[in-house]
Amino acid sequence: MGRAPCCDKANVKKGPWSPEEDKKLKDFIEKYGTGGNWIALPQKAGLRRCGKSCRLRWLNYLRPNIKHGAFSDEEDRIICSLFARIGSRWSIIATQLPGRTDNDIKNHWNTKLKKKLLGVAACQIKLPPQQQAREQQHQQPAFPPFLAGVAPATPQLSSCTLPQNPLLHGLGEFSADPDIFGSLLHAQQTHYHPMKDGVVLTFEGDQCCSSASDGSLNQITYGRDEGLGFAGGARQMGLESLLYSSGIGDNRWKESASWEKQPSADLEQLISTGGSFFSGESSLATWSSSKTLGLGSLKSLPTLGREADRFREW
DNA sequence: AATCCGAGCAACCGCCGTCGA
DNA sequence: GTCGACGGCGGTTGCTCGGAT
Repeated sequence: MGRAPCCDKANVKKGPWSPEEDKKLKDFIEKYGTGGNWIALPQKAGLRRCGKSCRLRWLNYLRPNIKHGAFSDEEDRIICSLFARIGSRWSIIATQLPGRTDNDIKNHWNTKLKKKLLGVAACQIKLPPQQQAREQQHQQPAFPPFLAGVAPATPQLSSCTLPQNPLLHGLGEFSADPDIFGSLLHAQQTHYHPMKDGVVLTFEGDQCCSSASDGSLNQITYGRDEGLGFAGGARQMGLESLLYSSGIGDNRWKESASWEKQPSADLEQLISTGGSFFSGESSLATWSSSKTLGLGSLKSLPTLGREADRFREW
């Protein structure tokens, strides 16, 4: 079964467009329009291309008034702001940036903005006294040993920006409860409040259980009493929703002392100044979109399942 | 000079929603 | 109500190029 292909795969050309093909497509559309039928267009235009390919080429490159080149700060700000609100709805974001295509914005996000915002890997853990002593004694990085295989060899602790971040400021009170991983996660229902309840641990590394090709940022959020939360799912939830679902998107987090120190800040400002409280990783997104994740779910994810066991041991 | 590696970007893939027969 | 065709979209891939080694 399966759907019939939209074109004869054997007879269509793939890969980069030549200037001649561009000219044919441009001339045809300018003369006749698309006719509302992209599938039939390549044949009419004398192109050995799939209709979808023609559509993409036109929309992303040949169409008039397309803006190429570097994104301005203002454009960056808009993208970040909208991403925080609606997630990876690139086509909608593109409507707010005249001349920019969804593909352009998506690429820009994936190659620049995501790293700019999320690359601020942060890790602030206040270990129990015994553990602190152990860490000092062995001159090891201050996070659970099980993360040694997950965190990069040189974790970017030096670039920690938590103190400047109203949302993240004050995090770091971490009670090393070995049962955390065993607790059930109610990702969408938790009242977890990182300001009061736990720690946000963020790290970079290519061994994290991430399906992203760049293996960029992964984030784990611990709740001291209420289980383990995986902060993610920017696409499904958007940052604002994510914060809500985590219990920090409501006004409670604004009531915290650290927030009051910066009363003028708002969510958009947080984003534009480098908030790093979300992740667009698709794998994490999938998990966090589940209503409930228990240890069983974690174990089904190879890497974290293993880490969960190690965390228990630790 | 050759090779490696990562960033950037164009293009492809496959899923989903809509619409008309 | 069902099914197929199509457009739209987001995720991903793979090529190119420039800088580092």
